[in-house]
Amino acid sequence: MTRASRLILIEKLVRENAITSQEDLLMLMEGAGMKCTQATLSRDLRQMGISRGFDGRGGYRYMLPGKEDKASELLPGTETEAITGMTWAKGLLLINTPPGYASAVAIKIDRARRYEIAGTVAGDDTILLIPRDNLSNEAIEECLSTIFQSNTLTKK
Amino acid sequence: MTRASRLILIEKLVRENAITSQEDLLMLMEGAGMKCTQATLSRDLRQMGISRGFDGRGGYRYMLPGKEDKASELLPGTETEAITGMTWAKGLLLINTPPGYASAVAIKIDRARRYEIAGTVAGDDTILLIPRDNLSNEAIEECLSTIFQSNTLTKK
DNA sequence: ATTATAAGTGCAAATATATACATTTTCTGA
DNA sequence: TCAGAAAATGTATATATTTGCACTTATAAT
Repeated sequence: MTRASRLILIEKLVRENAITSQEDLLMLMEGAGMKCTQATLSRDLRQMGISRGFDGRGGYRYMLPGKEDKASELLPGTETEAITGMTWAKGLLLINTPPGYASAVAIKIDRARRYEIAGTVAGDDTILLIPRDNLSNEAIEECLSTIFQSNTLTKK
Repeated sequence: MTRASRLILIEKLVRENAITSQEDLLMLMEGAGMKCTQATLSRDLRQMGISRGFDGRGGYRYMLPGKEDKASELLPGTETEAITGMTWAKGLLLINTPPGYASAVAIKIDRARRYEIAGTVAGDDTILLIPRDNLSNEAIEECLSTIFQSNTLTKK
């Protein structure tokens, strides 16, 4: 009913849900018995410093100030899920994981003893994978998906 | 010309200017002799995780990811002092530090989230820094000096 | 209580950003 | 080198967000 309570609801909804648009948030608010127009929402969000950012996996998401990146810390599960990103550079593959997971994932790769993979070096949240010479990036990625038997190995 | 150099320019412009819209940024890019369409820019920004937020007082502003991290004040002495040497090899940069300091320095580098730096792997007294493809060694070194020049007064 | 001032809101229109699709460019494997 | 696949890009358009304006509601001082 009052403006203050609306702001509080907005904060809660943004914190607890992956909201992708103001229309989206509007629906949730209505579901909670509190409604206003999208224009008002735009003004509310500005006042609270809530803005739309990227969730680290291609999508958009509204997030509270200071929580910009925490979205990507949501998924420490099996080793497969522990791969949060991969980047090719200089013929090497950098694999990102949540903090502390790098060595667990690297061990799994090492144990596969695949010819294509010359070796790995694990830090805390990053693994450097050194492929053997003259192999395509794709071959390595295919190799990894075999090891993890999963489709969640997305590049970029 | 190349995509990589465009991304680098974008990063630089966003870091050094108060950019309020993609059209805005587009102008600056053109002024720097590098042009593309707004659509491409939208995709570039998404890939780099650069999104529009609030500058704290009314206005909008594009900002680099994690630009509100204040918790990088963990290092004894300045990070600059903690770098005792650097060597280029195979397109990679090896950074030496006093024993035990590698990870602290690497964290600082990671947090800067510079596009030019694909990632780092830290051991105990050595950091392996992997640059993105098609960048000069000089670009990387300049990048590093920027990172360590901004916050050198860490000790509190 | 009454008037003056400020704050909040909806509506419609203006801005701004993202995306589908077609095309061009770059990359890969033979 | 060449054909096929994948990535990058522009164009046009769809989607999303912001804002000017008029109106309503709250606030404060007499």
